[in-house]
Amino acid sequence: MAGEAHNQKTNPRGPDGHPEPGDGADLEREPLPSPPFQRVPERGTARRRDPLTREAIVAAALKVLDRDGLDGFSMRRVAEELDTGAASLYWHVGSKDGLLDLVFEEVIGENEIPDPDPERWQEQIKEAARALRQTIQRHRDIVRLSIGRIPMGPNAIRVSERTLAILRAGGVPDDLAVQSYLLLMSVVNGFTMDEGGFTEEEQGPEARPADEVGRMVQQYFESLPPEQFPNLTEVAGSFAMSDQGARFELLLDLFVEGLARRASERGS
Amino acid sequence: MAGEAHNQKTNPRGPDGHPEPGDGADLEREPLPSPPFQRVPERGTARRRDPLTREAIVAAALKVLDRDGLDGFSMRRVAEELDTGAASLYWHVGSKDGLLDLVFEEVIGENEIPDPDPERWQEQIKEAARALRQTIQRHRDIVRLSIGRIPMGPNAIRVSERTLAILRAGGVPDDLAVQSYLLLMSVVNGFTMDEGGFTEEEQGPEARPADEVGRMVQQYFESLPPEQFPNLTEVAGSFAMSDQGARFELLLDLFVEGLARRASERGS
DNA sequence: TTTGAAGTCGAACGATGTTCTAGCACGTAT
DNA sequence: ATACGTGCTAGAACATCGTTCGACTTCAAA
Repeated sequence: MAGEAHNQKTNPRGPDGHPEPGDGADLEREPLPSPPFQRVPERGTARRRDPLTREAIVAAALKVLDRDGLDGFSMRRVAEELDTGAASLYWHVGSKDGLLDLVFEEVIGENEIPDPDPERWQEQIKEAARALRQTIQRHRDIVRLSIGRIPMGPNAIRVSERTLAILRAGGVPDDLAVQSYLLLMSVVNGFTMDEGGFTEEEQGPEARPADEVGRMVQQYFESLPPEQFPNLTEVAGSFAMSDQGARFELLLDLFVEGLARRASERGS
Repeated sequence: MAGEAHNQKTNPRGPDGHPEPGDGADLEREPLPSPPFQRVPERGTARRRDPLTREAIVAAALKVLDRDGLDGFSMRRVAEELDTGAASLYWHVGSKDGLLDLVFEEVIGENEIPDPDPERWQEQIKEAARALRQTIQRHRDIVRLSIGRIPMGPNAIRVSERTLAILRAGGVPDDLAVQSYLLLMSVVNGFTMDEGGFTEEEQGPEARPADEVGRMVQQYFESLPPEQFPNLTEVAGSFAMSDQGARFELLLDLFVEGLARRASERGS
């Protein structure tokens, strides 16, 4: 049989930190022809790796998602990333959708929401929103994951807790705090949804400069018949130089400003 | 991969007006038994139907999407709806993504944006937003379609034109009008994204009463350890009775109110 | 040594998007 | 009338997908 005396295998229980799954994996298998008489399991069935934890699967899945996008995401690719077969994943994650749930939770956990400072609550809400936007943009197609899912994992409720802490510390009444928290999440999600992929210095394989898209939109709108689209043709220039970052700040200003007014009205 | 909106390859000729595609489709085929001697192509290869226009395909696709959702949407199901094979669709639409582009455009066309009345521009913007929300909610999973796509079809730019007309008639400066228009679309999209499916009297096959979900969320938050989640446990009650419609109106109020202030500041 | 649970994975099933290719119906030129 | 090209249909096939099944190995307890 495959005697290959492997090194000591880590304890299958206990989630040890697994910084780099499948990095130093030996690539050579056993090229020797199978013996003619006995059907020996030459490329055997089990136990030949470090034992494939759920965290390692999630990490690999996130890697595949960042690299290939949601359309290129498949269980077989995730398994390939871990040097195993797709069937092996199902013991740990149950389904592709379940795995994507875990990936989503993992990404949400990257958010850093500041500790509440009552004097600066308005700015802190904006900081939280900016952090959320950056997190979403850091990983490809994460917005598409967030649609059907109500985030309820430990990382998600930690974000909820800390965001609500800022709002309540600022004097926002409870029901208004909940409403505006939910609204903030939706609104940031919606904004980043319409931003095309990566915008900052991060660039995918196909560079898509944002201002070039804007220029194409401008040209298209200017080419429309003015008698049928008088407004579009006139404001076409404003479409070209519409800065995403500035628009996001405008959104935050509108949101926080109106929220602060309502909080102070109802507060005292 | 190829996700672009490349539809018609060799458009044969101008799109002839096809008022009602696929409405009164006759269902009967040819139930008579095949003659015994000659091998007649009874259900042969071609030419036996009303000739399968692109509009009919889009209508059938929308029907399938409403019924089965985006996950249940497949070219074979659309073809089945038209009593044909999946391969036949590709002559007209190019790809599944291209077909979904057309469906999205079709749905956008359902929006009714009012004619501009300068005295009521703020209320009219809200009306446009409400119409958009209703349109999105009327069709299942339409939000998920809107993600990668920049709507640029004739119906989409008609909506843009009419919305911009309202804003500019109200005295909003051009660049601010463009910014707030883009923002409005994102924000409404984002809001409806987080609403679970159908909310109004419209109910899918699986009734999902919204307040029951809220009650479950409340119970879950109340069960959390208070020393770790002091805010979540305290405001849990506010989660239960969070009305979607009221929250949407709050969003519109925040948006339009801040917009009007900026318009009047910069206006004169 | 025996037993049972935990975990792995090749093989296979059904469904998917898309392409290939053979074929039909019909208008036009010969 | 015959031939032909073109617009259009549709069966078959290919590669890939999510998921299941069952045989298998390993490990710890009995």
